[in-house]
Amino acid sequence: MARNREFDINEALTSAMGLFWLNGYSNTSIDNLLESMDIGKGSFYQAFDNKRDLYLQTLELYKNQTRSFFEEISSNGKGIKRLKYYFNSLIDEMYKEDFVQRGCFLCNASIENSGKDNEITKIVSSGYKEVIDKLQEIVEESQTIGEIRRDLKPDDTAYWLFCSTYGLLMLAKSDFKKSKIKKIAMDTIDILI
Amino acid sequence: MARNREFDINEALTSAMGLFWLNGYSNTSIDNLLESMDIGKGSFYQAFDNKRDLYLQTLELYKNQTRSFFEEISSNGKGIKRLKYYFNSLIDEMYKEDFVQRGCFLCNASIENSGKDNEITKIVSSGYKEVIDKLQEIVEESQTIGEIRRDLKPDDTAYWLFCSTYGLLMLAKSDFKKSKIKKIAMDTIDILI
DNA sequence: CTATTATTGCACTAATTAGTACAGAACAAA
DNA sequence: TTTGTTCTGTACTAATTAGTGCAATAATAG
Repeated sequence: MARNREFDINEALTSAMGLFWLNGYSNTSIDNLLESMDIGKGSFYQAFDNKRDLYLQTLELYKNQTRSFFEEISSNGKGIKRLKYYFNSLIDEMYKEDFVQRGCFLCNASIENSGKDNEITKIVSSGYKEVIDKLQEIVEESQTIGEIRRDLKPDDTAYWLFCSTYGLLMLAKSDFKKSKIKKIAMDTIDILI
Repeated sequence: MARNREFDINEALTSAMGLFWLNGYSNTSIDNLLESMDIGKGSFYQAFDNKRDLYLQTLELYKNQTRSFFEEISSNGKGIKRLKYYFNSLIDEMYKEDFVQRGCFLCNASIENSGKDNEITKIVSSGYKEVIDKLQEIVEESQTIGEIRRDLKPDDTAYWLFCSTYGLLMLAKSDFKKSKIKKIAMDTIDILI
């Protein structure tokens, strides 16, 4: 029939996500995006409705990556070991070269949005909920094999672990040393034993 | 000598802080500020160097308000009671009409800035440190009167409480019920006893 | 009341913003 | 090769951005 798209849309989405993640929505201009995605304006508006549409798609991409992360976790030990792996690899990720001070894309989106765009609010809170559910699974499993105190309610504990995680992310964004962050994370886990 | 300034600079700063806090730096235009501060452009640039200068001043104002908040806390019970008062009033504040979904101004600034402006990074992390120090004081005091386990190290515990606080703030920004947030906060404190 | 001087509001600029229009190139199927 | 369609780059628009320049205004000190 006709000509095919010259660029890989997934690659383009990934680099767009990188920019939005680092700089936020408002501080990422279409021109910035075009340069990083390495495409022209025509191609851009051919492939995406508008800037906001692209943003929503990158948020979904991030959620998919988070799901993959939890799948990876599932194949790395059980119980407390899994929980430690969760915190450790999350913190390692955060202090990687390119990812320094990016924090969590969902948090960033939530804060920049501050409740104005209902669709974004929904995407973010459902993303949070997925993480909390995964944490709850880990807590329940840990209790089954006797590694976490039975008197702790799994759902409350999951929420509480979630809060700790995102507090750590917050600190990591602000100059605090990786070793300190890891120490706090391990203290957090110890409390559950 | 000559004419005096017609508007109250502290009032103007306060309303500017409100805007920056709610919408962030980039999403607050000079025009938005002028309207909310109820002054003209001339007066604005007479009183402040530029937009960024005003922003830095509002961040300092926020830090001062946080200091006042901790002073208020000091006169409300001791030990665990004080800690509970801290979490409760923080959460109450967050769910107040105008403050819904604003979160913590320092967090917001940190995330929007994402390490690009060194002065902002410094202002934020020193603000965090002040809060952590205050929390450490409360922990130490609680241990002295035997309300918090002696085996917990005060500084680690303070960092850990800080993380919990900011994780809660994160959740509160994203649709989660006040009662749920309060429950998690109280669980957090119970763990220390 | 006058002279002085800072404050104020408005018109302006230059840069950047998101998004559109469209011509011409490129490709797939016949 | 021809036809039909889609892709791509460029030139454009209208709106908004931060910040400046300046004339008119208003208040204070003497």
